[in-house]
Amino acid sequence: MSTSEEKISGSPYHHGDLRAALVTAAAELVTCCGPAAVSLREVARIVGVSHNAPYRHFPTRQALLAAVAAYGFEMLFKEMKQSSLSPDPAEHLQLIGRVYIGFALRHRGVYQLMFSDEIQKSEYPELRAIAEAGFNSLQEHVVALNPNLHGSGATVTVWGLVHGIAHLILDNQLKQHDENDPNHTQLVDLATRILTAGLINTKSLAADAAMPSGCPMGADAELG
Amino acid sequence: MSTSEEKISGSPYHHGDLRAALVTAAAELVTCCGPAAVSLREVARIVGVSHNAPYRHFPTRQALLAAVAAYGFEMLFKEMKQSSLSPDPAEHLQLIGRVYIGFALRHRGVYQLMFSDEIQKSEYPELRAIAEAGFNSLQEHVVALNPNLHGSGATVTVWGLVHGIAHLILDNQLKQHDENDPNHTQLVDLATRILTAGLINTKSLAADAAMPSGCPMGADAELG
DNA sequence: CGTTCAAGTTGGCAATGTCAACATAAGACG
DNA sequence: CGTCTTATGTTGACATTGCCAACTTGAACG
Repeated sequence: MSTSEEKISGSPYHHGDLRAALVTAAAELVTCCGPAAVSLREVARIVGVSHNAPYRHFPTRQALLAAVAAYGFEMLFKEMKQSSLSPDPAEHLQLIGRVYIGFALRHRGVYQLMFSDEIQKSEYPELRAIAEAGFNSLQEHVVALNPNLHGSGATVTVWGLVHGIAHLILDNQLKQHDENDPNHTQLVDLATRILTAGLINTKSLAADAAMPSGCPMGADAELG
Repeated sequence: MSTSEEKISGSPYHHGDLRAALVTAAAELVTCCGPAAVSLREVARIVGVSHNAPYRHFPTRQALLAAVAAYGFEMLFKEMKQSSLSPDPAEHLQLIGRVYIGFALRHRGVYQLMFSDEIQKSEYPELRAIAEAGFNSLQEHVVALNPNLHGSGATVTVWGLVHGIAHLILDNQLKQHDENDPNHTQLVDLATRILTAGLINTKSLAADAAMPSGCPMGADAELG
């Protein structure tokens, strides 16, 4: 009923679902102006509550951003799953790459936030869990392409590639491509072809075999 | 003579080489505490000048960070050049990958800054120029591996891969790897092997041929 | 009806980026 | 040698921010 966008009027207390409204407003702010533009006070202003209301739902600014990032991860992985149409593993990986880059381009700010150093992911287990699920899903497709690559190293390689390209694109680091290939589909197709060719032609490698299988993400690092 | 670290004493005006001192102090701060910890006032405090002195040398905080990033790019490319030892192109690319990741690990904060969204690279042409040189250097090695890949797409792929992996590592996104492979050399070796296998086995592709050769980076985007 | 307590409110603090106005010292010019 | 200019620092101020503390409200429950 309520727009969840602004407090219509009602009583000044008990907003209704302030938490969701904050996340939504923050997500829009991130989308339009980037992660740096998100301040708790501005978000509160947009939603129409006092500058300290958000603290009832998020202990810190970073926690709000983490919620937005989690929302972004969910969107991304949902899109990736919905693209699971092709029976050919190589083609499938290419599709996933396109979806990944497409998401990064369409949700530029949110994507930047998801991998921004403004969020210490180790402190937000929900983030870790979501990313873990995505990683495992990706690993299935890698193994489908080449059963020898059952270690996590190959999957990290795939993820690293699309992630790195997405980052370079969003950083405006690639200029001439923008002109000839605005959606970067040609670039992504080339990259995924190169990679799948490499994956197929790679026998079980010591380096990969030495890695534990399963998702390597997230657990608290306890480096000495 | 002066430590370039702090103002020894002398007259309260005319520091000597404040600009360099600011960059140095900022770089150390970035190295130890991350890009977010760098405030102009803190840097000024470290150097021993008033909170507004930096504005005589940098019009904005971002400009100071850009200078630190430029310093970082120079270091990185210098390391990459110094590692140009192997005559075998594939081995060479592997070396470059190791150097790249090694740099990211050793200069974590600076590396994060170099690709942080806190710096709008399009506004700092010096950054563009330095990155351009590095890209071109990398492209030479890619072409040496497979002359068919003379377009920029393959080079972007290589860069994207190492960059993406570096990013994932620095984000603490890879956990179990940290234990078995603290320097991530095994991971990098596997990734570069997969990639070089793909590069070698990739004939001239329409997608790559369609790309203009030369560096695609940096020029101001004038998207409609 | 009275209590409790989550959910919002006002007020305040220290820190930051940046603007404006002022001060100084080092070198140019008479 | 004396003055003037100006690059370089300085002090002061303002709006904004994250976050803490103390107060208020109103809905749910006995």
